[in-house]
Amino acid sequence: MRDVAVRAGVSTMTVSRVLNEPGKVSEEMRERVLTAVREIGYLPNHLAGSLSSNRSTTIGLIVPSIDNSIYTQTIKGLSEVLKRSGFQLMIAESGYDPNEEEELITVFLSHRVGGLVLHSTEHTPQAIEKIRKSGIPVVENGNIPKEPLDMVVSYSNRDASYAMTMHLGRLGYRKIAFASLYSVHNDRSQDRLKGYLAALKQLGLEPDSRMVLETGRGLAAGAEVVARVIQSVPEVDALFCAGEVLAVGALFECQRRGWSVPRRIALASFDDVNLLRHVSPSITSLRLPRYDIGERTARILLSRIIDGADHLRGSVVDLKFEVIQREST
Amino acid sequence: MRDVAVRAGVSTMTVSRVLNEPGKVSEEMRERVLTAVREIGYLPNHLAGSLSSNRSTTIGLIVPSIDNSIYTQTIKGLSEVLKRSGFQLMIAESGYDPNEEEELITVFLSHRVGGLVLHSTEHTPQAIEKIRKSGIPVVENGNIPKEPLDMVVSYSNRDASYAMTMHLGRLGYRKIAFASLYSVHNDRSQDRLKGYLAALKQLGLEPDSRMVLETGRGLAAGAEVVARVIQSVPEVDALFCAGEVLAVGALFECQRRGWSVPRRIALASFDDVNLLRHVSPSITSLRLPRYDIGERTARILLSRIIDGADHLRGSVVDLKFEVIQREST
DNA sequence: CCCGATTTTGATATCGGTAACAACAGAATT
DNA sequence: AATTCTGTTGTTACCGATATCAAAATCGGG
Repeated sequence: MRDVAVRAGVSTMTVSRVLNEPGKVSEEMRERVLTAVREIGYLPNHLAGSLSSNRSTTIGLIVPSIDNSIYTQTIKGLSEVLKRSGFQLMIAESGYDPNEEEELITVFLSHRVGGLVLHSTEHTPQAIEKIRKSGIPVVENGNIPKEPLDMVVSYSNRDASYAMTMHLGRLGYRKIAFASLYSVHNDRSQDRLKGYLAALKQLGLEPDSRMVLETGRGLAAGAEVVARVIQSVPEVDALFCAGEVLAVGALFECQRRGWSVPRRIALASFDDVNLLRHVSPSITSLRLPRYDIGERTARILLSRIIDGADHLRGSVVDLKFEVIQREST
Repeated sequence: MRDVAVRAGVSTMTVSRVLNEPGKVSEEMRERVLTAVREIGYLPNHLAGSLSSNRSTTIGLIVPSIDNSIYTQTIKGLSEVLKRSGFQLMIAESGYDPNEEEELITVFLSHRVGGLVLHSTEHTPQAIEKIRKSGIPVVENGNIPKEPLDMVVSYSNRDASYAMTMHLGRLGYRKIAFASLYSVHNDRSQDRLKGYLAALKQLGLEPDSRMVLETGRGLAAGAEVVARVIQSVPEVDALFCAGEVLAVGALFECQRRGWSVPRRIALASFDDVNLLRHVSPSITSLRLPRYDIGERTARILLSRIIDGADHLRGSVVDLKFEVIQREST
């Protein structure tokens, strides 16, 4: 920058102004500086800028695993909005482990990110403490927690699960099984289960522990769930999978066994990925606002950071979801 | 840091040493400093550190689109290795556009990233110029270009495509169609086409432009490709889709039409995602080392950055792929 | 017990910018 | 014409760390 200043015959301050607040500089200076910048091929050092101004244009994002199509939509929403304002995304994976998450939060804080986006809503006490102390704005994304850290942009896993279960009930299914990922350390799974149970109650159906299944990730897990539930409750007439991979795995298993879906058993899924629309039968599912979550998250963070919109502190945005009825129910 | 130094009754230099080169500090000082750090809850300012040491622990990654399962595997490989060395990943999407890529490269350079990972192997002249000038190590990932920017960790799209086409030929298929994404501005697609054509020649088969199709992204595009090729060349007996989404879309379309795969038409795919193993019939595909690419890329970058391994400059790592024979051929 | 070698610690400049305020010029006000 | 205001540019200090080299402490050998 010094070089540019010398070449343009001005002070570094003027150069800095041309680059950041062009309005405050006279036409002539602006031109001189800009040509000097071009001639030298000068690239501002963003580190120095952030350090000196105590402002950062990077946002830290922690997802359980990048390797999951549902996060990528949110990431896309985030990154598209952030990019427009010249913000950058730092992404890390916690591997579904709160301790790992804490570690990453520490790293991000020491990088002095301007804001933090967390998919998980379960954090270690130390992580919470550090975030509080840092004072930077945070958005939680994966669920609507009872005690938000700061801001929340999400849909309600409980409500969504409730809605789908009610949908199945209204269609006349009476033996509705529910499959989810392991719910320990995963309040998303827990809330989905709660929604399911609440709906059963509303429908006047008896909950049956044999029809509440937990399993791991992957298509094979979906297949396994089908096998398990049929084994213990042969009269089951619907299976609600709280995860699109499970649902597809379940469908494939049904096809393998030659069962008609939905005649022998109906299938419903969480999270409306493209695939569900194209398998046959197409699978009834919940359209969740994955992309919108990213977009809104970015917007609300930027408001806080750029405009200092302190009234947004602690705000909770509950985005809508939708039940998509298809051939599988 | 000043606070920590005062509290421990030492200079800031000693604090810095305790944190970065503990070996060079006496036992006593180390303890005093560490307790002070703990008591104050001090978090080093990484920006300041990078600025002053002129070393950076962030790596910039540019992918065409995050929203694509094949990149996420590579990202996972990258991030896992980098994390172990305390490096961070900055990720951005170029949207398959070289100009956008150039823009992002500029941003990353001004963030003074320690290294750059580019999926695309096509860049604007200005982008190349800027990277050269910056002197930071770069790895290209998506293909093995004729003129690498610096280092390359990839598999050969041409070779992989050749191998699969030969495989189909050896199985006895004679009317092998080839479908890929639009190849303008996409040398991966171009190379895949070259491999296909080279294999046809080797097999003594006539290339037929009606059996070389280009299309967009998505399952629907796969379906459309099937319709198109059958229409113009009814006697086609195999379809090689250079993309797993296309292949799955094609399979679904065949199922919808009630065609037996592989009897009516055989299907083969690029990129062995999990789904291909679980559909029925399972789809023959190419297992590409997506995760390994990320891992190796990270390793080679770290060698350059940390160990200053200059002999690695310009090295090209050609990772192996594998043809996975399944039911669809 | 002293001296040079080695290790440990500290003082200072610096990395590349921006904040805050001072200085100055020309325009507007009276 | 003197005074105040407004807008533009420059000066200086500082952001929070590390590099560099000097100073002090420790050590071993003669």
